[in-house]
Amino acid sequence: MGTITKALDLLNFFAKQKPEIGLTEFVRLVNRDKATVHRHLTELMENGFLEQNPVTRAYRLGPAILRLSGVREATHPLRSVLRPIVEDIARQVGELTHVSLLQGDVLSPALHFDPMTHGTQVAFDESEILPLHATSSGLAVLAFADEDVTRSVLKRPLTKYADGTITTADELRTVLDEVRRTGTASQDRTFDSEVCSQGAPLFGVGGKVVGAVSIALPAVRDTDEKRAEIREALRDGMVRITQQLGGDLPPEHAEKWQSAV
Amino acid sequence: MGTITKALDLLNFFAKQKPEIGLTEFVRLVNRDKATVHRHLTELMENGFLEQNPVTRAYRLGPAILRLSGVREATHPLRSVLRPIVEDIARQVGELTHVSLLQGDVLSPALHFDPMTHGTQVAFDESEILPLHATSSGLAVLAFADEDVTRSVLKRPLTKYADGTITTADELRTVLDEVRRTGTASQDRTFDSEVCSQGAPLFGVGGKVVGAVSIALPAVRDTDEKRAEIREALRDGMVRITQQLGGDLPPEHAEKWQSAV
DNA sequence: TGGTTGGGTTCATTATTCGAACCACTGGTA
DNA sequence: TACCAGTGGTTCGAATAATGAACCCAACCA
Repeated sequence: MGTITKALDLLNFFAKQKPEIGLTEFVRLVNRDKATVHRHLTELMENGFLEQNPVTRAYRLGPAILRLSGVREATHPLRSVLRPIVEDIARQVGELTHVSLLQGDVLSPALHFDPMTHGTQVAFDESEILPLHATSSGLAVLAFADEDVTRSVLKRPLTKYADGTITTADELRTVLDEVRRTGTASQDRTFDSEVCSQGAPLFGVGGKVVGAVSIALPAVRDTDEKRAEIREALRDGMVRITQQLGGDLPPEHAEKWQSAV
Repeated sequence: MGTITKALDLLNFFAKQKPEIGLTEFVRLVNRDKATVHRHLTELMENGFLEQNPVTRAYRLGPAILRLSGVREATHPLRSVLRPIVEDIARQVGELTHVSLLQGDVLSPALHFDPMTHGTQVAFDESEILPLHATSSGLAVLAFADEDVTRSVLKRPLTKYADGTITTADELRTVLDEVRRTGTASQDRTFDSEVCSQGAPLFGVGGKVVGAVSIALPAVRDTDEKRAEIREALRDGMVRITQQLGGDLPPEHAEKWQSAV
């Protein structure tokens, strides 16, 4: 793990629930020496990626990020391209739909939309990083990703988030085979104890997985008919999004989803 | 210059006009060894801060930035706080108004608004980094910043952007004294050969400069009356923004701006 | 065929990062 | 008052990780 990765990794600990993190807390979180963490934090700060709360001395994300996201969206408007499709899917099935992108061996949410058609909703935090082994999005990605992504996921212990979380390598391989067979991943309480979800992979140029589109709903609403309906919506949606991204379905798997269009 | 800074510095070269940059071009831009640059680029890529155009192999900003800017704006909504004030100032004087933040020894635009009340406008690129010595924003910041910021600006040559650009240390010091005296910086064709601007500093907690608010207009509209009007608007605006940011005017300078309120 | 320009890699050298121990401050409390 | 536990931050020799000259390969082109 290079110095750059170590430093950038620190930024991943920020989320909406955790907008400020102090030095000591960081040390606990990343399990590195205090001096090291402090140097990384100050260097990130000098570059505007962090700033320091002058009274608590805790660190928070800095203004440099604003400029960069401006450039990114202006020149490569991923979100505005995805938004109409995601909203369409969400309204069609009446449940929360989100797109996440593969970043190393982890998923980073890019966009979500909740049509708010029911009394209860899934709480989705667009700023929280998602593990590959415990979410339907993650499994959809993993099933069609390079073997080395799976290897790097298996290198670390498979954290148990809820009753249904897959925690052994064997179990994971079985599930991934199933996902490859059907083209979509279906998960029941693997990340949150009250949430079910289904996900489908998204492909970029050359048929490489770049992320996943996924629909999540409270477990109480998860009936067989609904599940089938969601699967159809996902198959349709993943093809549309992949096309919009300028990606290609990998030829050896294409028929799984194209049959649905 | 640490490794982290070297890597993050690469991100600063992206702008709306330059959304993709290849390895060789980067090497020319930063004047570092190709192997080094390549390692930095790949490490940034592994962390989602960059992605590679699969056909040209050029690099562009990656999706990690989206998530971070989401967290930042959700938990620390700088832009939404600034927007109404900036729009108000812009409409009041009828000219483009922008807020930029100090990042190391450079300014990063945070927000701009053009009321579009005239036939000609200043082209403002919210994704372009601004030098401290050649913009009214920069001079406003420099005049009230720590001495070491000025030192680090003087360490590098003062690039000439237009006829009016300050290019010598002596000249710079004279101008900064003037800015300190009046509380606002006024510049005539220092960054662009057709643009005049005025800027005022913004202060954070403890009276530290955090950035500047500035108004820019085509040189042809820059009359004495307009200039006075803009100066008043800036004095008023800088106090409002500083208050909104939870900042304090430095006591030894406060009367310059408070008299205007 | 040879020249150019692009991206990417190798490996010995050397400069940079690392981390144990340390300091300084604050607030609680015995 | 003295002591402790908890912050954030710093120092400096040892060890690791970053560096860059030289190299490879492919595409383009004359």
